[in-house]
Amino acid sequence: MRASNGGGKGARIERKATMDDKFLWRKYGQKEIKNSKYPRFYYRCSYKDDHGCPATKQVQQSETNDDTTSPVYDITYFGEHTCRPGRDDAAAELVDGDDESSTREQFVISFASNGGDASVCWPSSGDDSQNNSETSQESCTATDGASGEPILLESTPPAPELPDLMKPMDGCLLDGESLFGTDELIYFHELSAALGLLDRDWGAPV
DNA sequence: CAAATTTGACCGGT
DNA sequence: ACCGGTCAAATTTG
Repeated sequence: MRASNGGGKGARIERKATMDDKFLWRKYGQKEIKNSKYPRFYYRCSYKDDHGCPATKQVQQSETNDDTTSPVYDITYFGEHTCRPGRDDAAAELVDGDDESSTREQFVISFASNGGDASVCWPSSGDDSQNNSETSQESCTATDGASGEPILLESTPPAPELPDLMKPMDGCLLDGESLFGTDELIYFHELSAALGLLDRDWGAPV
């Protein structure tokens, strides 16, 4: 439970074609996950050593669309950024228009096993992948009890029956079943045209 | 030279 | 006992 995530609640899961964000991260570990084809990377905010930014993130390549096509990474964000990302200072990283400015859709799913109320809503696009969680966090508050059951995420351990799922977003597999305990905020960023605009140097960095 | 990265080992939890 | 996560040290790159 207490993995020094910076809070323990607030796990944002994003599926993008690039693991690079507007923030600076320092890799502090890499481990192979059982049941996963690719290892998982552990990143921590570089400011943790300067300002105590509890923001952490895990990156793992999705085996759904592996090297065959454009590699997609599963990025799980933990904690919030207390440092000053700014829009001009740390923005020096994104000198190249990696992604964004596309038909990306943002889904926000709130879990609450306490009362059993799950709300799903997605704000309009136009925003970058900045830290705007707290803002939209209160934006969607549904207590009408759409479904008393938490959303089931696609499982893919023993899934030999998958001819071809070219769907942009079909299912995000989460090994950690008990990853979400109480209230959880899941931000789902989808990059539909990510495959089309992917022509950077991400083909073979090393 | 400094910083960031790498790999391994250790620890805690389930 | 196993798996997952983190820390530590060593190394590499800029």
